[in-house]
Amino acid sequence: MFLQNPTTQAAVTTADKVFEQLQHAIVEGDMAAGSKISEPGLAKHYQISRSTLREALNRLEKCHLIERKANVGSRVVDCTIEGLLELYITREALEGMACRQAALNMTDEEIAYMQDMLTQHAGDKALQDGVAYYQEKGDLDFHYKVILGSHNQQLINLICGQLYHLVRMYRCQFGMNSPRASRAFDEHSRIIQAIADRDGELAEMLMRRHIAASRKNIENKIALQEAAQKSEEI
Amino acid sequence: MFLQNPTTQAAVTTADKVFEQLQHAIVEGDMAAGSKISEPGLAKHYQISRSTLREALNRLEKCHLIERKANVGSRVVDCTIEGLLELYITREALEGMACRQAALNMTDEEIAYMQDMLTQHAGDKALQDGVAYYQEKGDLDFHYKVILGSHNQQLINLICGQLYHLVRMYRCQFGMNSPRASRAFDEHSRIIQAIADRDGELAEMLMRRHIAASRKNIENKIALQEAAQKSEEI
DNA sequence: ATATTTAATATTGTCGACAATTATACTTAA
DNA sequence: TTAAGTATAATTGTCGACAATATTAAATAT
Repeated sequence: MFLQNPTTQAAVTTADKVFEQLQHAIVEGDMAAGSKISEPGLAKHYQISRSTLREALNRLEKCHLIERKANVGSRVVDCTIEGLLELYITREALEGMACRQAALNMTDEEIAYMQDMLTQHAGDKALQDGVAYYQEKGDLDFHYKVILGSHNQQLINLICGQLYHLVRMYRCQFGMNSPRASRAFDEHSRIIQAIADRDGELAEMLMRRHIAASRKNIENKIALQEAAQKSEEI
Repeated sequence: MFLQNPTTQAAVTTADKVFEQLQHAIVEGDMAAGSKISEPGLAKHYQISRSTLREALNRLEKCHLIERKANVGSRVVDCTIEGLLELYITREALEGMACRQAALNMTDEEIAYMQDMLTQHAGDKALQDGVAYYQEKGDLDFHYKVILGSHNQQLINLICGQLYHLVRMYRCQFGMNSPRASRAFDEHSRIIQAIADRDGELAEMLMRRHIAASRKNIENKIALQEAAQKSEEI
């Protein structure tokens, strides 16, 4: 399965291709979070010159997957709990507003399509009790559709082009692939209803609560993990 | 006067210096919005190689001041009314949340400092009726302090590192240097009060209204400009 | 004369090498 | 033995040249 970012173009240049490969490697943890990046090493590994590698690194920096310091080098961002909380607070602000704008700006066709999508997900959910599908793909599909529905290019670029790479990274690294299946489904359902009613205020509020709930759920999971880890040490 | 972005580091590399120069040139309209960028031309103009110019261009792209298409080249972003509205809606979401977080996270010292700053601005305002100072510097200082006060690195990077370059660009290009002096001052005052009271909800609401009012003010000005332009044509 | 194809030109993408800076290892002194 | 300083090695920043792609101009056909 391949969760395609809806804002990414087809890669034409080799720097683009290497960028995508590195992106996956970082998001999925094949390149350890916080680890240093060796330009000569990576260039050799991908059989490209340092120039094109640096071009790819620049794009990774744009979506905040690596950090660069002048005359020192690049590091993969590290996943801290504080960083995760900051990320979700930012999502709450941006996606909340995107949802409000979606309620104002989505076409009737787009809304109908989203409702169909949700119905289909409901079917999937009933059929396969291995709910994994809905969480991963369904959840992201839903959020992407809402964001695109805002028809606000600024919001779309910020959320899809930058924030969501980090979101996926955290999901992978912290093993948060299957959260709150049925709850999330109901929440999605209510959000779509608010959008269909063209109630921007309610849509924003519901989206913010949805993301806040997701954040709290993850906080709990991490707290449990840490507790387990601690008892193991003893 | 030189409105320094509080997140920018001292430029050490030549690419950094060229980046800053280009940044100013774009923001202040010395490089026309929407105009094409010639890599060979600019490199020659700044007496640097194309490699380091491209490094600088990458940073400009990071703060959304230019746009690149593969195998085609870069253009300075153009300032459209739609773009301006999108920008302010995004600001409303991000700075609103930043203000809420500032109410939760600012230290008492930081709050006291902001209150002092506002008092001083009040003095300036009374003294020099050329209110230009307060609008430009005072307004940005205030917003920067609130954003930094959120203590949320994600929000700080997004707003100061990316959004505000565009904000300043629009202000310059549309000649919006002196908006709503006294009104803005009162609004700032109330926002600081809410932060001092640690009332995150109110602080967010007030900041959102403050930015929305600013947006509407600009919309009006543009509408007037267009009307004047139209009557001139006839 | 207009539209389409083809050739020429200019621009961007990629490469390898050198210069400047930083990190490492070693030597020397306290 | 530890600390500071120095010399070496490695890494990043910058450069100019070549290859691939896109844009423009000319030529041909309709």
